[in-house]
Amino acid sequence: MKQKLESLLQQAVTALKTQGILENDFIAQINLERTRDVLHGDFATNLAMMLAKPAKLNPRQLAEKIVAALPNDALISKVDIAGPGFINFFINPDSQFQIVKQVLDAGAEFGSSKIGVGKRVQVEFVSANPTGPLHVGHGRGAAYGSAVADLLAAAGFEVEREYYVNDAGRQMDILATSVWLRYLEACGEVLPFPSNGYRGEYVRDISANLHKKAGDAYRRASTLVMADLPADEPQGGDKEKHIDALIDRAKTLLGEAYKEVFQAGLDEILDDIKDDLAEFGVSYQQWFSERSLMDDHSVEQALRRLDAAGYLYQQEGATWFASSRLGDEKDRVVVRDNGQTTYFASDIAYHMHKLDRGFDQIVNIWGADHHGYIPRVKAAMQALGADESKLKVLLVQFAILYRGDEKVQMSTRSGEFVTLRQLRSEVGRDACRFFYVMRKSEQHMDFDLKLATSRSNENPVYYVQYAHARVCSVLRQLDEKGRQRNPHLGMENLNLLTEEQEAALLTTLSKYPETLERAAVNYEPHQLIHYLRELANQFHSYYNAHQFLVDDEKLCNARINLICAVKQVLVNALSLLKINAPEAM
RNA sequence: GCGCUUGUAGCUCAGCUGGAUAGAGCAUCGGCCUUCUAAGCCGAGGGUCGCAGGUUCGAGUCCUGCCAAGCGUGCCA
Repeated sequence: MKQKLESLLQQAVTALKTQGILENDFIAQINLERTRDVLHGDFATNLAMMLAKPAKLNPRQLAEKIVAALPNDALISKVDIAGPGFINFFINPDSQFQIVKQVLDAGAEFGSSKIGVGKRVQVEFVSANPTGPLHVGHGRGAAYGSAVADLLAAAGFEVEREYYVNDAGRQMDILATSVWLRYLEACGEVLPFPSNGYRGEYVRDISANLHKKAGDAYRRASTLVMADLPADEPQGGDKEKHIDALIDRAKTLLGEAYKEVFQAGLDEILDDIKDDLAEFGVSYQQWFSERSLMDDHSVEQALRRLDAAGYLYQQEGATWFASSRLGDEKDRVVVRDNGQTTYFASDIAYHMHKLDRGFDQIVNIWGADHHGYIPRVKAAMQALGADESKLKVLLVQFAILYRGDEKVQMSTRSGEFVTLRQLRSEVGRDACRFFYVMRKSEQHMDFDLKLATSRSNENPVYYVQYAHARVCSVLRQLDEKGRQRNPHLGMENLNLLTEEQEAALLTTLSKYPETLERAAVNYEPHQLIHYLRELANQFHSYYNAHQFLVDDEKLCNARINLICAVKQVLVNALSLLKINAPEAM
């Protein structure tokens, strides 16, 4: 409908050009909007005001010429010129009714578009370190990321969802060492636990499983483990030096077996994360291992490419990437003075790998605390000779948890956190997903557990689901009264839908495709939530104002068709967000 | 200090890429169940859009400068 109007306007502009009012080579951008006030019709354009200057006419005069040049079309019942030069379009009611048929004919497909057809997009999200279970902060990234991916898919893009697994590096060594130490405790050894180790209960669980499976195979005497270690922080030492020494000790004492302990920890946590996400309705095509970039020498290769391009230099025993030449605020180390590559070096290789896979667009969804990281990654892409605009980084602010007025502290290290799993079991998946994407991603978000866990009517997800359940209930009532639906009769009598609430619903239904499209291209799933609330609101108003199951068969079926269309759109939008549409509540 | 993000009703947030009289939900107040689910509906009150300039037909939206909050500013990941 909107596209049709835009093309009519384009024709009018062309006509003005042939009349000599506009320069022939002038390119007019048509800006057509939904009106906020019904008095202004259904659509409005500011075209006359935009073109007033180049046409050297005042906006209202020009508007008249545009209207005169506008081809006739059955779609439009009236065109007005208003205010400083707005052109308002009133849509013919007969064409408004057609939306009901369009929705019911298209079914689950209604709303999806083809704007992304032929374009491959990769969406990488969550990618939390596998050093512990996902917490509520990751939950927001998961809900947001999967919604963005699903929106893009609905817009016709070929979408690949990916999780980058940080299975290399010091944090993982700390985890492996923590697992081993708890394992030693399970064996009966007595030894202190490092202040910088992972103290969460889940580490004990992993160790217990390891002990059950492997017996005392990895047991070493605590005296050997603790011999000549630098002091831990509570004892006046340095906790970093202490933990590093412990890691070295684990590697020395275990030898090749260290890898088995390491792998046991990684596997168990990663399995838990995969499981957790699957239950949350989040799926991936690809779990990409950081370690694989080292094993297949991608990191070395990436560094060689940077070197060949003249972006690497040596200083103080380390190798630096001259990212400041490409917009970063300072240069970055890629190989440490101890010969180990940094996390950033892996990330350069990872993005090189993404580029090589030929995506048209690469979307990274990061926690907002990583924002300082964007310039250096973009710098790396440029240094690799790639178009950095292919990369879109979307930042998600962490959700700040409250229990009533009290802020809940979270730290994976200390083990004090609320996991995504806990949150889901308390709030339920539907409310979880709804809450997480309700807000714009870069908004700070207060997540009050007390409120979210209270199963009260304050919860907006119930409001939307209730609308769906009510439609289902009406259909059940129809059946119980021994009456039959006659969709065909309803379709022929859509013009009986003349109530104020019916007109509002027709308009809102017709807005769904453009809402979906806008939400997709802007990466803003919250727009879909707002749409759902509006649609549910209008349906509830309608429900209260009018009876659907009236004696008049024609009117009754027309109304049933309308609410079935509402039901369909509710289902389409909710299922996109992986939220249930219950038949009864 | 510098950088990024945010600042809209008592609270939590929208505001369709610069449009017409700034909107929802909670909360407060007043109404609506012998008729399809009251987890609902209808109505009322509540605003210097952080502050000050600027750009133009027109600014919550764009530019500049302040103010405030969060985050970042590792040879951690």
